[in-house]
Amino acid sequence: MTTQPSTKASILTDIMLAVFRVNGRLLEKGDQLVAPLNLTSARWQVLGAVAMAGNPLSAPQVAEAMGVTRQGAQKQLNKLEEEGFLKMLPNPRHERSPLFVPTDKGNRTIAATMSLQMAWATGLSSSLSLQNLKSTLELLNTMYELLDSPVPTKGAKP
Amino acid sequence: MTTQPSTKASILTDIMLAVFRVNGRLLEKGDQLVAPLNLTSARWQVLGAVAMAGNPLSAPQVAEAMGVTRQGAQKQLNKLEEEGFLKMLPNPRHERSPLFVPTDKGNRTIAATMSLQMAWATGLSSSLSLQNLKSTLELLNTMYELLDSPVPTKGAKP
DNA sequence: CCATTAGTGGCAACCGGTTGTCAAATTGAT
DNA sequence: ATCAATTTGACAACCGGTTGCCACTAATGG
Repeated sequence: MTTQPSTKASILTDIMLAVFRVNGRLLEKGDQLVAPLNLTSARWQVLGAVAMAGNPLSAPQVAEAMGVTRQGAQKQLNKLEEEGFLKMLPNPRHERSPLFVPTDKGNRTIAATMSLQMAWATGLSSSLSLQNLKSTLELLNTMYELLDSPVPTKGAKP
Repeated sequence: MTTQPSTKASILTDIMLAVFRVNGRLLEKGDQLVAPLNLTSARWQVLGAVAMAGNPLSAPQVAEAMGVTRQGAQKQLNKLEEEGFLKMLPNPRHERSPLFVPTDKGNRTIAATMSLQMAWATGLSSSLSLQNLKSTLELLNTMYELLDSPVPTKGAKP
């Protein structure tokens, strides 16, 4: 360390790099965690979103809930359906756009992922302080909002 | 809110989800930031790694420095060379594995990215507290280490 | 000196995500 | 009722990353 000023901007820059690295590790570990259930991180997240809702969701609704594009969600939903984790229900509001809901297998798998995730997070968090965790979550959420809204110099918009 | 217990594990789980979201936004905003320089986030990172080193690097060295696979780095290096940001020097130690170093254009572009990045980070960090930034960076780094090493219940190996 | 091993780049395939285009379904306005 | 705009799913192409395979270089050791 060369007696860096450690300005807020430079710390934030380091945080950005840390987010990239941690993100990569989380996906990697997540893949390993749910591999025994024949899931990947991506499918796990989609399955979780459907389970979380509690009621049948269409593909665009899943995309919306996950902050991902319609087609991105669609791909995983189709695969989860093929693999028997989800089933399609006819959508009374749109003939071509079925609603997705977990199968029995899907529900069992969801329960298993929650158990795995809980054990994992508990183990990891044991080395971390509650105060530190809280302030980190707060800052990340603030960062997300800052990155979300400020479409900077948005000139004239009829 | 349903009077959640807010255990350390549950906060950590929320942090994981926040990392996914923030990661996505950072890449998106980063792409926008350097688009005027004809760069993407990915190329920016590689170019930065080469610049950071200060001396010519081979593709495997860049991959190593970035924590990415050899072929992943290679793809971007080849493109950066095609686009005139990097040039290849003959590698005395390996005839087929040239060393990459920024061109003049590359160096100018690197300077421009650093200026853009600084301005961006300064603006963002103005809404954030130094204490909060510090503890977040610390926790993310700790998380990274925890995720890096602990190959958990590694039973019998040999 | 030769043989085996390790390092390296090219190529191709895949995963997960995005964008764009198209046709069909739905909705809304007239 | 009709016609235009919107929503939706399929399909295809791309980006960025990974893995696997192959061929060629380099290093090592008999």
